[in-house]
Amino acid sequence: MDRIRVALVDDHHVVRRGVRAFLESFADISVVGEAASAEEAFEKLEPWQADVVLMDLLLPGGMDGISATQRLHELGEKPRVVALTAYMDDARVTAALRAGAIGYVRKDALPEVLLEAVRAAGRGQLFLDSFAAEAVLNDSGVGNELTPREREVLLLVARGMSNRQIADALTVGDETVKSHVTAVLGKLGLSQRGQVALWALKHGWVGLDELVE
Amino acid sequence: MDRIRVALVDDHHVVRRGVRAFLESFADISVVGEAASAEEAFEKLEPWQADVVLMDLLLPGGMDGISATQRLHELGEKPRVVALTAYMDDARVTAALRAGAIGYVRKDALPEVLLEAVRAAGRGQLFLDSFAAEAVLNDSGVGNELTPREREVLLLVARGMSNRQIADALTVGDETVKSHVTAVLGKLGLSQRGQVALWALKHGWVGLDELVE
DNA sequence: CAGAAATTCCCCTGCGCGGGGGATGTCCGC
DNA sequence: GCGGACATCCCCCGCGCAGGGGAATTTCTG
Repeated sequence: MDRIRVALVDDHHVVRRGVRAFLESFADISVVGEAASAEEAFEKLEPWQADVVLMDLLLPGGMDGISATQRLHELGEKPRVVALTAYMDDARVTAALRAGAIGYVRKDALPEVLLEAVRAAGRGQLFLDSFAAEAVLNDSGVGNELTPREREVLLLVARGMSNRQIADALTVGDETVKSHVTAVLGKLGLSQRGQVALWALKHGWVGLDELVE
Repeated sequence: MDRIRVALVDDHHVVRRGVRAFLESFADISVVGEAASAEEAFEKLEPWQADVVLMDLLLPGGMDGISATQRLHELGEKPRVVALTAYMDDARVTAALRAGAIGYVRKDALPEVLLEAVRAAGRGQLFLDSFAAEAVLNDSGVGNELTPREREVLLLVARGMSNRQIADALTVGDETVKSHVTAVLGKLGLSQRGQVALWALKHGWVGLDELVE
């Protein structure tokens, strides 16, 4: 049987080299390439001919790991995506799976779990580590009950804009914005707009870089 | 010459295993232990007899990497600490160095840079990657012009507490808290208390876990 | 078509908070 | 001792915003 061709997408060079060293110590796995960003991954996709892409969801640059997973999934059967991420939050797990990831492993999982996930992905089988599996159960689709307009408002609120500023940005009345904000706070179970930024951060709606400066 | 005894402290098991695999491929380095938290590291400190501790600054649990570095440094000459962290922000670099770290490497640096940092630390020499060196220059000591009391207030504001709640927590009047908050906002160049949480997060004063839930 | 959902706008109330003053007492260092 | 930093508390003003109503419009869906 041919070896599983794995490509690594992670912005941390040290982590890539480390994971490569780990995975290549197994005879049935071959690491065929690395990329530090989603954009770089798509450039190198052709020569890789990878069976499995090990994708960090927290990526710098324009495209995050979820979007990249989505696009890879739309390309067809291969490569299959295994999400590898530091932080575990229920929403991100389900988001990754919705985007077409076939596996999900935390960076603090046992390395053997990662190995198993890669092998499962090579066989086309779903694999979630225990935390991810639990997350799927826990996740009540947080944020998904928001309407499109409410999501827009959410992002602007998270950026620290006032109702008036949001109203101008969306060219609607500030009373309208107030309605949306109230709806968002209610659906998210928050009581102050200041918490919205942290909520958005924790649930992967925005990155820290987008919020500060 | 004896091999450099290195211990790894990082909450991501996959990363630990990977870095271990990478470092152990060099004959002059021996990885003598691993820990997933600062607390675990101090428990295992004795048997390790490590020359160098490779420390992730972003650690779960009660003690973060900065505090752990500080305590290790107070123990004496060894082990020396090399900080290894994902995010680069000027304040965190200088905080780590003030705490006694002898090296600083980003996870997205070339693995060879990490190798060089470990070897330099083994010789007792300072080593910063290019980004860290730049950070030292850039850092104007952000947040250091705050008084102790203002720092206390800062942390509570970041946690989303109201002036009244903070006043109760510190057993002072709410007018007093208002004065401190105003001072903090002024010194930090912010205009809304909601931005304080993000500022604190970005500059390493608190972790995301401490802020949400 | 009928109903639901989404979006828009409006009224009112009360509190939190940012910005502007200032005052008092303590402690430390020059 | 005298200045300066720090911490504490006080007053005023005005805006922003959460929470409570309601209502009109369009758009989607059954």
